[in-house]
Amino acid sequence: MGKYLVTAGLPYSNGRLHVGHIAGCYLPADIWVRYLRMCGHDVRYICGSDDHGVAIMLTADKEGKTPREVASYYNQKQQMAFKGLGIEFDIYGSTSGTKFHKEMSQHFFLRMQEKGLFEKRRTRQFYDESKEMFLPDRFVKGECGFCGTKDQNGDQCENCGKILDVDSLKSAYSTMSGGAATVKETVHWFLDLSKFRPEVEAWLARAEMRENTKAYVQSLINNGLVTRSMTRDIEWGIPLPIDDPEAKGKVLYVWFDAPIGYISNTMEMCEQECGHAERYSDWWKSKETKIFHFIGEDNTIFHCLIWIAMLSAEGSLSLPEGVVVNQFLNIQFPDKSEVEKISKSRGTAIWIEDYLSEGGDPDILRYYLTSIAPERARTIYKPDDLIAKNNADLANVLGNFVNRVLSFNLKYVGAEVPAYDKAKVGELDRLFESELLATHKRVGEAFDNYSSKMALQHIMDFARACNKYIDDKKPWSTRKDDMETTKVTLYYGIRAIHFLTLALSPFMPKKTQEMAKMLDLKLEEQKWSDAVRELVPGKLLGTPGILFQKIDEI
RNA sequence: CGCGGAGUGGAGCAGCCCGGUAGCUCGUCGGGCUCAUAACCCGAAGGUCGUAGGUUCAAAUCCUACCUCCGCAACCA
Repeated sequence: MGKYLVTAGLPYSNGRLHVGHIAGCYLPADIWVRYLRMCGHDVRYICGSDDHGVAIMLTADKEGKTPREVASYYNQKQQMAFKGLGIEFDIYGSTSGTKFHKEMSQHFFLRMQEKGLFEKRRTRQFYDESKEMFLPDRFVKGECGFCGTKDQNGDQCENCGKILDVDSLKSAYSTMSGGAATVKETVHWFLDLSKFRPEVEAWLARAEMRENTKAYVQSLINNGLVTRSMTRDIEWGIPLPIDDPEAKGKVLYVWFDAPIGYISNTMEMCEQECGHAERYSDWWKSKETKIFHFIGEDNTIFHCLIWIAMLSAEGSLSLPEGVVVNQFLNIQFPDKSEVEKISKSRGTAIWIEDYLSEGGDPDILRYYLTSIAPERARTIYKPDDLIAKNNADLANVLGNFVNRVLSFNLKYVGAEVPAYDKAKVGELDRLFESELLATHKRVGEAFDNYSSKMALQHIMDFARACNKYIDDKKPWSTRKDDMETTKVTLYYGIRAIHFLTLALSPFMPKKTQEMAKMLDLKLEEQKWSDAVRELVPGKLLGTPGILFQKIDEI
C-alpha cells in the first residue's frame, strides 16, 4: 500500500466549467484516484479554485462586485458542477479563501528571498494610461517576439510555448481599454530559471509522464530557461511579505501562488480531517508519498519548469513523482462540418451545469469523455457521438449483457448465483475466464500508464466478448436438456458482470452502484483484486433492470 | 526557417519507439438466434496506410524531401 497525493490543475474561478475542462484533467484524475483507492492505496485528491489575477478583478469591476465575491461565486458554481459529475475531491478550497494559502505563498517567497534567488531590478512594464494601471500578462496582447504570432497574451505564447515579457511582446496594446500599452518603469523580483537547470533536468529524468510531454519539456530546457518576474503591480493577490518600500502595492505573480494552492489546500484538508494543518507534511515531506499533478497542456511549463524550480528552491518539500498532461478537447456541432469554438448559445451539451440541469446522466458524460480523452493528441467532442456511444456501447453492449444474463438466471435458476458442476466446465468457459483475467491485467497496465482511455477500451472489448460468450454457449437452448451446462454459462456470465461492475466503477460510479445492487454487492467494500475473484454459489442476487436507456438527443 | 498535433477502407481511431501476412468501433449489405433494451452473434463488401525517393530479403513502421489539414486571433485547459 502506498500513499498518493493527486492534484488537478486549479480551475480559474472566472467562469463556468465545460466539457473541455472535465476531459482535460478533473475526470482522468478522478478515475485514477478511484482506481488507486480500489488497489488499497491511501489517496487524497486535492483541488480548489485559482482566485487571483486581473481577469477576476475585471469581472468584478464589470459586475459591480469585489474580486472576492466573483471568485467565491464561481468557486461555488464549479464545485456544484464537479459534484454533479461525481468528481469528488478530498478538499476543494480556493487560493483566496483557504486560510493557509497566504502564509504558505509568502513562506515560499521569503525562503527564496533568503537564499538570494530573487533579483530585484528596475524593469519596464506595460502600462495602460487610461486605466492608470500596470497591465499584467493576461491583459496585454501583442506580437510574439520569438515567433511573430500576433495577439498573444503576455505570459506565454501558445504557439511556440515560450515565455513572453515586456521585451519579447511587440506592438503591445491593452485589452482593457484597447489603447496602446505604453511601457513604464517599475520594480520587480525576478527568478532566473536557468539556475535550476540541473534540478529540473534531474527531476525530468525520473519523473513519470507521457513521452511527448517529456520531449516537450526537454526542448524547452534546450531552448534556454529565461529569467522572469515573480511579482505584479496589482492589488488582488498575495502581498509581498518583505519590508521594502518598493514592495508596497505589489503581489505575487498568479502562477507563483497558484500551484502553492495544492499545498495550502492540503493543509486545509488536514485541519478538517484531524484538526492539525501541519500534518500536511505527511503528504508533502514524506518519502512514502507520491505526488501526481494532472493538468492541461497549457500548464506544462508552469508545472514542469517553474513549479519544479520553486520546490527545489524551497527545499523541504517533495518534488512530484509525475505530471500527467492531457491535450485539449475541441468541439464540433452536429450541423457544422468544421470544428468550432465553444459557443455559449449552443449550450446544453457543452456546459456542465446545463447538461446536468437538463437531466443529463453524469456517468454517460464520464464514459464518453473518457472514450475520447485527449491524452496524446487533441480530440473532438461531438454531441451526436455521445448519443451514438451511449446507445451502442452502454445500452446495447453493456446494459443488454447485464440484463440478458441476470433475467435469464432469475427465470431459470432464481435470484442467486448458480451452483454448478465443475465437471461441466468446458473449453469455451475456460477461454472466457482467461479473457476476463487478461482484461483485468491489461486494465491495470493501462492505469499504470495513466491512460484511463485505454483502460476503458479494454473493459468494453471484454463486454463485447461477453455477449459473444453467451451466444456461443446458447443457454436458451441448453436449458431444455442440459441444465447443468446452462448453470455453468450463467455462473460465468454473472462472474463477468461482477468483474465489469468493479472494473467500471472508477469510470461510472453511479451506474456501477446500480449494477452492484443487481448483484446484491456492497461496491464500496470491493478491492481491485476482487474483480477477478470467484463468486459464492447460492449467494443471493438483486433484481435485474435496465441500466441504460437509449437516447436520441441531448 | 514559428510551435505543437495529425494525414491508415464511408466516419472515428489503434498499430509506428522494438520493420515480417493491415486491426478495432460505428455505418452499409447478407445470414443466424430468440435469453435480452427491434438488443445479441456470424459473414461480406470496402484501404497500393498523404506524395516522391532511399535503406532492407521485407516498410504503415526506419531515413530524406515535399504536400495537405488542425489549434495557437479566449467564456482556455
